[in-house]
Amino acid sequence: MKEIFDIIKGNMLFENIGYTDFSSLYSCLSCRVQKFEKKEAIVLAGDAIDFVGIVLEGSVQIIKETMDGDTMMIAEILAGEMFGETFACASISHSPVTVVASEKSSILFFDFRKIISVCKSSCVFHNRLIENMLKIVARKNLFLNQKIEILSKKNIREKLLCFFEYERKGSPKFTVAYNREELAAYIAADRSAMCAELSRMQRDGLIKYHKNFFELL
Amino acid sequence: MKEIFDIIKGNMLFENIGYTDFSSLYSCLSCRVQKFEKKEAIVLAGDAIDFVGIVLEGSVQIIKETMDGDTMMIAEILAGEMFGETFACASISHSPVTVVASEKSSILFFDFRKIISVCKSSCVFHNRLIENMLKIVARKNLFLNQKIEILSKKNIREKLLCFFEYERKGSPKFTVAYNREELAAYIAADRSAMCAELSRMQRDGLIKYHKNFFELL
DNA sequence: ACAAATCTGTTGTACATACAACGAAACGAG
DNA sequence: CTCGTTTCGTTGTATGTACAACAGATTTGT
Repeated sequence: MKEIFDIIKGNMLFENIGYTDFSSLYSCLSCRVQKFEKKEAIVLAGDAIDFVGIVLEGSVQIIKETMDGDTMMIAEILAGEMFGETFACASISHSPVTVVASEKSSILFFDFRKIISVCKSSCVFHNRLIENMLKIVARKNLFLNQKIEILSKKNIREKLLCFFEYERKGSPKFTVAYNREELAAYIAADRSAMCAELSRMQRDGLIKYHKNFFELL
Repeated sequence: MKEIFDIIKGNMLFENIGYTDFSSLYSCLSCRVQKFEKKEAIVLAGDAIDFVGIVLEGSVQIIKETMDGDTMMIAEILAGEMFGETFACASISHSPVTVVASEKSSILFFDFRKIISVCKSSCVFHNRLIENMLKIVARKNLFLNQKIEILSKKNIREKLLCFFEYERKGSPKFTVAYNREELAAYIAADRSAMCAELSRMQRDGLIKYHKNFFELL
């Protein structure tokens, strides 16, 4: 159990919850750990979902299948991260997406009802869990709003400037966690077109950059 | 108080909460009602925010001010609707946006801490309130994800088809709540370009439409 | 019924981007 | 070091879109 806690303690869901508190929580939450092989399905589109999962080892992919048969990778969940919370919180009873292990993985499942309803033994930290869950979903909300603001810009230059404005937290110098391909995907632009635009912005004296290090001028 | 309940009972926050339940809740939540004149500021960017508001009469606008001075209307909140819940849930202590009454309005304020922490008198419906709040924020999350999927499409036709796919709930025939200008703003496209594309899609036999009524072929 | 205002569809032009193809630089493994 | 792989930047072309300007249709007010 200590090993489990060491992995998930970094997750915002357990913020301000120590190991001793976690121990007492653990029993209220009807957790179970399950292992999956590479490419094995964890959730199929249409499955009932009354749980949230946290990746303990390995990683999983959230996949959406369109009506015309092809698939689209929506997100990749790494060790320590959570998935399924949005659907569970929204009372979506059947999953609209498929979840697949991208490598050999082990997943910790929580019964969602047990998370949000204060337990009979009313452990103190159950309330904190609810509060943290609310915070996680709301933060994701803010993040999505940022992305929408970026995507709504008319051209690549404005998209980049808007992205930089969120990325620099105060400072005019900052590094970006994405490589060019990932950044282009994030702002929904063509990679080469974005590279060309970055060059022009540097030429125009708007920015300076080297690899993933950027400076606003 | 009955008048207040009649306005807010449609809000998802009070789903499955009847009038008698609401009455007992009302005292736990330290509500207060405040009136605002047209154009009067309700929240200024930078203000502390430890509350959520529900519009009882009138309407308010959420406004974002960019660093270069100009403003951007993010959302319009009508009677019965809620605002501020995302920031409150995300523990954002100071508002990044300004809220202004777009007409003479009255607003019901709740202390956010009182909503999420189960009260001493442990009224039964307090838990439902928390659950509803989680549901609201998570649903907004799903909605934003839909919008992101639309905005990520490469051209107007794909944006529209993606939008229609979400709009038709099963049926190939449906009406759209937006007019052309609003729809174009939603998918971040030029109105006239979108009109032209709609024409082409009809000509190509993809859709049929008349005003706000659409049919997928 | 009329005028004014709003909403909708059309067209041509200028501009921005996607796409493909390529070369250079950076990185890693043997 | 060398080869293969990945990442990054550049260019030309084809395509899509914004913009502006306008005309027809619809709605609103009087």
